[in-house]
Amino acid sequence: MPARRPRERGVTVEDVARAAGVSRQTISNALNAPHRLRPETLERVSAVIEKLGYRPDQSARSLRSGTRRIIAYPAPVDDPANPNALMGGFLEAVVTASGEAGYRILLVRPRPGQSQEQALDELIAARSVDGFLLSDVLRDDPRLAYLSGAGFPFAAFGRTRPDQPQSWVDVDSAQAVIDLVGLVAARGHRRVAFLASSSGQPWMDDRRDGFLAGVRRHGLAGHVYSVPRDDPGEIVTATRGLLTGRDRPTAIVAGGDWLALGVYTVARAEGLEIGTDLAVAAFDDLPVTAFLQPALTTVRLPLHRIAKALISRLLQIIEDGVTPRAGLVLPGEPVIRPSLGPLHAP
Amino acid sequence: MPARRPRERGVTVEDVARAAGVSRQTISNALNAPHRLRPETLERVSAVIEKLGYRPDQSARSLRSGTRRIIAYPAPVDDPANPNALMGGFLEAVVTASGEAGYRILLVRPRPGQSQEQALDELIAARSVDGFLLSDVLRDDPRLAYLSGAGFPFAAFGRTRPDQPQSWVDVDSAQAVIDLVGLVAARGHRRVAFLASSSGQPWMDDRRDGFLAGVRRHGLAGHVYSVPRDDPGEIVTATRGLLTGRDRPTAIVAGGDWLALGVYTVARAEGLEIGTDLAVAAFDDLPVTAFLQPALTTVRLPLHRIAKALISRLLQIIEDGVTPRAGLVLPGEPVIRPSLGPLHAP
DNA sequence: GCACTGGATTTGATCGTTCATATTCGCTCG
DNA sequence: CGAGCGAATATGAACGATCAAATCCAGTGC
Repeated sequence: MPARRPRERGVTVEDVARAAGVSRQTISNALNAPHRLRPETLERVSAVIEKLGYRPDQSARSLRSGTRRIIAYPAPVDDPANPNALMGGFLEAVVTASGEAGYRILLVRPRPGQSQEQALDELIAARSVDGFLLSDVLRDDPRLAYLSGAGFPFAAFGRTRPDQPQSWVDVDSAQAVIDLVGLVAARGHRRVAFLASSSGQPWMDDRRDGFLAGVRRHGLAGHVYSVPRDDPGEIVTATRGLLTGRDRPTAIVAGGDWLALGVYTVARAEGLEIGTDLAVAAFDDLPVTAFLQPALTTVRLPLHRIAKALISRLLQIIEDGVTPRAGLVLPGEPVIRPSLGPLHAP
Repeated sequence: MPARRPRERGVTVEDVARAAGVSRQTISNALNAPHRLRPETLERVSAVIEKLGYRPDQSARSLRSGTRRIIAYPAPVDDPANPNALMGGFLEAVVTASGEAGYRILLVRPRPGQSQEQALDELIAARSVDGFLLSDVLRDDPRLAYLSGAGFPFAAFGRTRPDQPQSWVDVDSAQAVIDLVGLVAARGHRRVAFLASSSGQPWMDDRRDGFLAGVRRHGLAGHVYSVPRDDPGEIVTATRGLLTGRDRPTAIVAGGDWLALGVYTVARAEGLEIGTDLAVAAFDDLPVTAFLQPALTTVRLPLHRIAKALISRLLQIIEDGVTPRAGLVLPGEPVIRPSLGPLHAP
């Protein structure tokens, strides 16, 4: 075996203390509790720290203080046939929000043959992270059960059960879809369909429930169609059935932009003009929909606010030991674009 | 300020050693150098470790051994108007590959007002990570210069300069595009255009150079069109200019699927039938193209092989101190779909 | 002049592991 | 039978910081 690269040792507190003519602890305080130093001392010490380029060793700091300044984010699986729509944008927002708070994001994923709980347990047992950020939270998510049981800090994008810590943030999907149905109703549509994926994701259920509430409220004829799987082929097939059957709906609310892509594809093939023959609305505001003609009415998720709220709640648990007493529901923002057609058309 | 949550201390080597009737070091060896133990001792010790649920504290281990088992990945910025196409798939592959090697991925991003080099320096100085994985590497990328200068381990998706460590992996973009041009030529096209983004990304330059080499080799009339920015509006505008001008090309090779989305949009609006009036080929094989009709001919990147090779090279540097003597070039895989039209058409 | 105060600074111990170096043990061999 | 040896295990000393508690010190009140 080749020789291991010699570890490079850097500047330590001791070095700085000696150079500044003060003690170790004063250096430590200069960085962690500057108010404890007399202004002149602080300035002198800071100058030496700067000059020597001293930066505390994170491992040593962690060992002693018990805090890692790292948050684990279990990466959702990303099936190419059904890519996690929000992965990019949400991760982006999370990295930014945690970075501002001085924490970093550790991406984790169960190893082959390892359960999700085991993966979490490994990090907790090795004291590698201070807390977890979860997304794509399912009803009865085993990760929530595990973390709740272990009493380990976490925050979840998606609701937890009433008996679990209410450190979650979620979008009011139902209300947003009710709004969409209202927009559709205002344009005179009576036969409306909801296109859902049937994978049992709670957010999809919320959106579907919002649809049903919306059609009830507006006295519309509404039906729900489910796609067995979320890959493009299945979506197109299911949509074709929906658009070529009898009593074709004049408006479709899709449970996600990804599903709406299928609607556009089929509508084109069937010679239906979106915005005229068929109104379409969806959910998520994916970047790719910017290429759709006519532009798609959809619901934008406040990803940055969500990420910020999640991080803030998580850090409150980690740093202050305070668990939120209730979840936080943020509104989705409907973005009205031409795919709905003009007001008062048929 | 609320009381800080008391740190939960777990099982330590000492506890295990006492329970097993051996010394600390033997426990350590059982985990890090099992061959040093007599089989029967190993078994006995392992049983105790298992029973007490002992797991070494990562911070303590890092402090002493100098190794963190963490790789930093500077997250590319993800502009919603021009989302990083590969982010999802590549990150996925990287997390998997590093996980298999027992390393985790730390996502990092410069804080506001912080340069990229400073962000790297912060991690190095605090000894938070063992190495860096870079993607979206530019020519004269300042991160490469910095890491090379610091002599810190890294691996890059994208070529480095000759005077820098050759720990890079890249795709043979040029050759793949040459192949695409060959496919186009075989279908009888003579007037061919390359649609590029002009943001100076080296991979785009490689693809453009491949195009130019291809048209030269096949004796075609080839022109390069650049889109000033990669957002959908600009792409559509530029493409419209290309498709409605005089001497409209009969085939377009796009520098990326994202650009090809614009071609589909404009072709539709202009009544051009792809595969008949216009042949289209692109690059990246993004999931979303599965919705395009007719399906898009493109080039698939071997993301898993790339990630695996990058991690393997990086770990060789970190663990064995061996820097690769040459970069690794992997082929892109052309995926032929109907957007090219039939052989010997126009 | 002296005890007292409260902030600033120092001191000693400790976090949990692995490194480097001893020590022990069981055998073989002269 | 004891020296010699290699493998297995044990011991002391870091690693580099922060915690907890002690000490110092200038200023105040009596």
